[in-house]
Amino acid sequence: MSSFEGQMAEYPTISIDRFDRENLKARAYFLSHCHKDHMKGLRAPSLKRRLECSMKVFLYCSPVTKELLLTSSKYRFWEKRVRAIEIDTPTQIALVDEASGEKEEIVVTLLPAGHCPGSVMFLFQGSNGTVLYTGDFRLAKGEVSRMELLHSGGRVKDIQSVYLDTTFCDQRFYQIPSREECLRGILELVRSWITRSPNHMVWLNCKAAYGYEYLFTNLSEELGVQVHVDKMDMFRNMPDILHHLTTDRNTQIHACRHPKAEEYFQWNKLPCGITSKNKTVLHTISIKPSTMWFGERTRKTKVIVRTGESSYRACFSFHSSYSEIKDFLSYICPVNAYPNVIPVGLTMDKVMDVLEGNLKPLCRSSQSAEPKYKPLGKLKRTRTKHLDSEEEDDLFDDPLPIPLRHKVPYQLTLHPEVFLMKELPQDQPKLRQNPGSYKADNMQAASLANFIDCEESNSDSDEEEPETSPLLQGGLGPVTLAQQNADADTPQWEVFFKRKDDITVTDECLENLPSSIETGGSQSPKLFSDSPKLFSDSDGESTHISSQNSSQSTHITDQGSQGWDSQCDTVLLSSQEKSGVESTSLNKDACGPKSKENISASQMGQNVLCPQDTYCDSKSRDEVNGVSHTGEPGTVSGKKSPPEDKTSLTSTHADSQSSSDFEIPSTPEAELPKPEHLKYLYGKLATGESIVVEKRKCSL
DNA sequence: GCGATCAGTT
DNA sequence: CACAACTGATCGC
Repeated sequence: MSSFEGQMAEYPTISIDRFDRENLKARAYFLSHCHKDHMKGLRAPSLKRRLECSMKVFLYCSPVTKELLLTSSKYRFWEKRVRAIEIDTPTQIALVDEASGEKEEIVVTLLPAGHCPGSVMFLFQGSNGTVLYTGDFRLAKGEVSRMELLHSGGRVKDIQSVYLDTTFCDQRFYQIPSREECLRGILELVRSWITRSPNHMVWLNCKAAYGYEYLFTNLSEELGVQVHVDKMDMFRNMPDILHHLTTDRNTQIHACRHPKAEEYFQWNKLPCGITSKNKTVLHTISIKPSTMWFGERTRKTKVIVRTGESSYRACFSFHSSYSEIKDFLSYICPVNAYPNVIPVGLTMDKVMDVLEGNLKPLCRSSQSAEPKYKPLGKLKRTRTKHLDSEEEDDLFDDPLPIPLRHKVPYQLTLHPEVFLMKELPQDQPKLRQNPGSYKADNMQAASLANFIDCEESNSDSDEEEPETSPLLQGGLGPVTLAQQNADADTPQWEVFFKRKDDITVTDECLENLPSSIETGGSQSPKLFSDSPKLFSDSDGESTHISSQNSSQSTHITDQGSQGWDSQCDTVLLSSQEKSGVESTSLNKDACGPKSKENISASQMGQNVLCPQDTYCDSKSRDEVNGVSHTGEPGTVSGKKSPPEDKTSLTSTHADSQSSSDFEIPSTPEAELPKPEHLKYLYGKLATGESIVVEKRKCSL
């Protein structure tokens, strides 16, 4: 749950994801996605009144978010005041104080966040430096490195502060199975059940929130069965989603809801009310998406857990795991990092401690503040590949920041930036190291991990975070910047084509901004540069919105099957740990209350599936990753690139940057489990019948 | 009556 | 386990 107050230190005149209290005075509003905890005050009378008086105040969000927002009648009054900004399209916005006429320019870029349809991160560039507000996000390892607009001149942009989704910023949540693994697990469970007969139904017990759509679309696509939902009008202009949903109850997969749904389920009734089909009773299982996490060194990747005779929990997460957050932050390498979320049970201080103790060593402020640290060279921020979970153990358990390998180089030259408001020129290309050197470490760490009994070792008790250096804390204090209007007027802006207050700008434009990091100019040749694009008009005619833009449309089939990972111990399903392999009869009563839930562990056979079927999510989410790296940084195309990476920066690192949670090189020719075998196993799982436990160790 | 807040539930 | 939302009770405008 977001606890972000709405304002960033660097740009206090804008408000993001909060619309109450101080935010009522904002000059512009930003909404990262359509979840209620990010919309506080958005429909309050006080803000509505403000809107009526301040005609220049607008709400900026992604096209999908705009669509979802305006579908709700409660927010319809925003209609004329919402401006959708295309993903990956730097856009200039004038922040005008209507009382004084004071004006400040800021450039915002929306980056896909992978949290729910339409979810974005906001990258702001202006006179107070570049800051990134992540909103809520789930990005696999390495995905951040493929976001072209976070880069300039081949290197990651110089980011002053990151306002970070810290939902799982805790050792306990070190690892969460990848989206693809989870999808695959759910898919096979659903498949095994609904193929038994037309009367076998699946109820996906999802919350009333955006974010499950990619699950629905993937199931529908793979199984050819639409998902029953209560409402789908919000997707009317998103055919990629719409086509996989239905309001016709006559389907085998249901994601409909009802306040008494759990009770219904006990009585073999789906939330939409149906209990039988053609006078034949239905056989229904429920699958409840839930976040499952694993410790740092845990090799297990269970994605489905049986919780009752007919009930399952399936791993599903909207948020990045701790290791994914680390990967993200270490790549961004900001001067400051602030938490947007204070997880329940933790305090702001505790989260800051975690950030400082574990993440800040990756950031420049702490590195530069760490006198003992001796950089090995004067390389600029370099990024090659992402460290493996296991491999990172030593890195993050060390009390002192001892950057290794690629994490070493950046600070010397960047050190001064800590004290500067404005970004420095970044005129050296980001250097990339040979990813080959990591392999050995990976293997070593991985095999080592096999000998360390540290399952769930990250539960709070066993890992006290390193003490935080006071120096580090200094770098973290809220940077309260004096109102700077000195640079507010930058005539350079005027040379660009402009409509109203907002225009789409190119990085080239940014480079002409005195306060921009590009001031020094990119040394990369510009292959092309779109003419500044007109701001897409907010009123009106809704065109089809591709779910590719929805910032969350992972599709299993997009991955092909190249990613079968050799990760061991993919435990598809298990209940309580023991329970042995016992036979469980699953003959369900035709009617009457059934103890569908919470049967004892011994009643449930522990069904373990351990093929080499951990799905490797390399190349996931191509709408995110599709950003072409051929477009020269420094140039903004503002266009979606084809899914395939073309040449250049990433091509040589394609493997190393694939987002496998384990960074184990995928083996394309690895043997896939045979469909019959899988079907047999899942069938057994679904019915609770006993199966022979087959634990296979996979060779790396 | 509406909205904000909190506690409890799913 | 958490998340995000919903429900119901309470309080204030």
